[in-house]
Formats: sequence, C-alpha cells, structure tokens
Amino acid sequence: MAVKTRETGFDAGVVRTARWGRALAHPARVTILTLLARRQMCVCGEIVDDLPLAQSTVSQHLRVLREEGLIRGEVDGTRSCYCIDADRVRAMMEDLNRLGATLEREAACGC
Amino acid sequence: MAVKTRETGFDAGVVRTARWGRALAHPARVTILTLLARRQMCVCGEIVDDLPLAQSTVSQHLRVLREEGLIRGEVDGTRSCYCIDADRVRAMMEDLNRLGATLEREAACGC
DNA sequence: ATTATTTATCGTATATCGTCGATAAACGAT
DNA sequence: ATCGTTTATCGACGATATACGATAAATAAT
Repeated sequence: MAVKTRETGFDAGVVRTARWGRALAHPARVTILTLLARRQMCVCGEIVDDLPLAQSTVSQHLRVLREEGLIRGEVDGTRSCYCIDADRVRAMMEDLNRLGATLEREAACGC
Repeated sequence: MAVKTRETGFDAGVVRTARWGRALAHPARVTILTLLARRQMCVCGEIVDDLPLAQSTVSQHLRVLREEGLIRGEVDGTRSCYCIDADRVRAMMEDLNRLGATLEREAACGC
C-alpha cells in the first residue's frame, strides 16, 4: 500500500482499479464482453451486427478491451476471433471486490 | 433482459453497469471512496489535502460520485460533509459481480 | 486474375472529461 | 460590519473519448 505512481501521485492499486473502471465505462464494451461470454465460441464480426455502431467503432472498442487484456484476439483467415481472457477477468473482479469490501466495511456513518 | 434504451440501443442493465464503470474510471474518484471508507466519519475538505489536485477539481469528482449516488453530502455550517452511501455501493457491487459471474461462467474457449 | 469479404487502421469531426484559476455564496469569527 | 474559511460553480482550455467514412491489407471465392 501507499505506493504512489510518480507521474500522477495516485496509489498504484487505485490506478489499476480505475483502469478496470475505464474498460467497463462504455455500454459497447460491456456488451461485447457479455456477448463473448454468451457464445461459448469466440465470435468475430457478428459482434458488429449485435451493436448499434459502425464496424470501425466496434473495432476501436475491441482494441480498448484488448489493451486491458480482458479479451484476446486471433486472426483466422480473413476474420478475427475474439474471446474472453478468464484470468484477467478474474483479476479484475478481485480488484473490484477488494474495493467493494473496503467500501462496505465501515459504511455505517452518521450522515 | 433485452430491454433496450431507446436513445442508444444498448441494454438497460448494460448501461447501468457501464455507469458504475465510469464512476470508478478515475483514480481520484476511487481514492475519494476509499478515503471516505477509511475514516469512519464523513470527511469534508481533508479530501482535498489527500489528493494531488486543486480544490475545484476535487469538487468536480465529488459531484460525479454524488450524481451516481455513491456518496451523499451534507452541508454543516461552512463545510461539506460527505459519506459513502452503503446501499448504492452494495447495488454497484451486485451489478459488477453479476457481470463477473456472466463472464467467468463460460470462459473456457478454444482460442 | 479478378472480385468479394472481413477487419484494422487512418483521418477527422464532435463531444465529453479533466484541470485549473477566479469567483460567488454561505458561514464563523473578530 | 468586516474579514477569513470553506466549498460549489463558472469559464476556459487542453486532452481523451467516441464516432464515422474511407482505405488498406489479407484472404476467400469465382
């Protein structure tokens, strides 16, 4: 604890949690994740059909999720095949639950 | 399920989850929440002292958290007293854990 | 070989976010 | 009444985020 990142002055763990938040901060990205979970198989461009967004925009959101490690992509011929990275999802949920536990612990306040 | 918001075309539950993500998407806001949890009492401007940001900026982040309902504020004389809204935090964690459960359920994929 | 399909990236436009200083409002203290 | 303290809001500005169309690259299909 109390490890601050030099640039921002924020606790490193807090920064990590905030990055998870940012990854989930757009409905398109949450939708993509649930979509990839629903179909057991890695889906590719069908994601575009299920979203009210242009193909290039969906590709951007996929990139964000990929950069955070929540999904992995593989090229399969002309199409791309994405799937959830279970380990990273678990890591994310651990961080988020750690925050939740911290917040709920002493939530009894006189306000 | 399958309730879409008219404006965006996204599932309503997904939009709600994304809003939680957005609330947590900045280190300052995560810090504020943990700070309010650490001190049992509602703290006010001491938050500013613990953050590497200007007072007005902190006030903005407080506003975001307030708008999402995660914290509540009360004016006490010349100072403002904030504290965590335990119910909303619980609601947030429920939503996030629901997402987590969905994502981890069928994470076994051939990729 | 040509054509069609799929997807990532580029360029760009717009909107939202993050930040600060300045200011105003409310209150306590003198 | 005046002054200091605290905090929310405003205005401005740069930085990100979001969105789209166009394009390029790679492959499949003819």
